[in-house]
Amino acid sequence: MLTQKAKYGLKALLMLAQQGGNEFTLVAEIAERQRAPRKYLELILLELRKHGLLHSQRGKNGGFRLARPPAEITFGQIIRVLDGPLAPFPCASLTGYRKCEDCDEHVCAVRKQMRRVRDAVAGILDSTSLADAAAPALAAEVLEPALVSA
Amino acid sequence: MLTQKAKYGLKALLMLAQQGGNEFTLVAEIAERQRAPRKYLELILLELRKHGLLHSQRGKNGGFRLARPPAEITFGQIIRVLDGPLAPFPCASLTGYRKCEDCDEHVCAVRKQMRRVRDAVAGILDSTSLADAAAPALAAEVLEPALVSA
DNA sequence: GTATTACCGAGTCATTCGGTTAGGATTCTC
DNA sequence: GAGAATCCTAACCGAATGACTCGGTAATAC
Repeated sequence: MLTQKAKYGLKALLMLAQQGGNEFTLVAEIAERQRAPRKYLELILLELRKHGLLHSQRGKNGGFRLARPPAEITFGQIIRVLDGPLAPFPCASLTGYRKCEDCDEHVCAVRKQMRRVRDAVAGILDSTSLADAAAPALAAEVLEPALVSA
Repeated sequence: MLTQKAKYGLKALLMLAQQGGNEFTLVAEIAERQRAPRKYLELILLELRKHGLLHSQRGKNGGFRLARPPAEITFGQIIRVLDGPLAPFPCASLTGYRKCEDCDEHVCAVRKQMRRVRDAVAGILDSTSLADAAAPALAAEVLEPALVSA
């Protein structure tokens, strides 16, 4: 299970990706449109900025925008910043590896299965960009305009 | 991320599966061999029993054993009992569904991606039984005895 | 009937989650 | 350069959760 924090973060970045353009958007506006607590969202965006996923500008006309094109920001990156490793257990993680005290790495069958899970999850999240997630509505409209408008 | 509880539980059940036979095994013995805190493990096994994955017997020569053959107990079942739903968010869960307050189900792109993750995770964990996880060492030995003993 | 075990309820202690409060620093506009 | 708008930083807080422990009760075998 991921945290509320990750959810707010994902939704915020996705919104920035969807609206396109390179202007700065206010925290207040993002918070309102995503129904997230303003101050809390601020913290989250700051954290994402610190990790290079967002750019920000202070003062009047300030705000946040994506630091890179939406196609180059993945769900995996965002979630790792906000919630930590994807793997079910630390001993099955690549980015946040920590060995278990209570079993032998090379034998532990539980770990083996959890590694499979990690690979599957990372396979999806690291190959899904904001652009990918934002696209389907548009893509569908191009392919099947009737269906979408119906 | 799963909890320590789930890890202890998985390892305990896997041990019971691996040692085969239908005798009862003491909590104390499982705890020692898995390096789990005895009293805590007791709690965990009780919970698994309450959900029909284990049988127990009190008094002398008592203990725990699997309630069903290892091939009929999956990682998914165990984890759901001990840690709850597999999905990253409740709104993406089948077994523990709860709608989000803060977005529209049918549009939310984050939810769509999380549903993919859930499906992938459930696909693995619900189709991996204790027998599957216990088997590979044996299977490998049958297929490539030289490799394993080497 | 006594030793052995699983069972049960409650309690503890540290950490994390989900925020809020209070203010400081920067930038724009006039 | 004054003032407003905005991000930024740090500290704090209550409630929940995680990871256990303690002390006792009930069933079973011998």
